[in-house]
Amino acid sequence: MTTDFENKVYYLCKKIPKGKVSTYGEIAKTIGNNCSRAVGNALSKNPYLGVVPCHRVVKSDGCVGGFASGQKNKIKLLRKEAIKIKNNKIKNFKKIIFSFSSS
DNA sequence: GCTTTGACTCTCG
DNA sequence: TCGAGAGCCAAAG
Repeated sequence: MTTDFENKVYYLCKKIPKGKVSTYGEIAKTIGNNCSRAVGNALSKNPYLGVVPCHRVVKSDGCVGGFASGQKNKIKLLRKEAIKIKNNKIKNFKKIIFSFSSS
């Protein structure tokens, strides 16, 4: 369906620079809604899989969260982005977090 | 058309 | 510090 809400989610995901990550909450807030569920729900069904770097989107706790292609694959991709992950948790999460509000 | 669930987040106990 | 509950939006049943 790609509603306006989802479109914004995908757009913001694509805005995430390499080597950085963002959280569902940040995206939700940037869009205007404080609903991180809809963000994850949109990404779970995102038609731009492979186009939108959804693997750079993680939970607010620093956990990788989930991924349509598999959590393991997501971690692998993040590690390739110079992002260190330990036990499904991002090590330097606070240092590589990307805020859309700063834009 | 209403109810349930989900790749989540925050607050209270 | 850990566990349970409430809240937001959107899609599926």
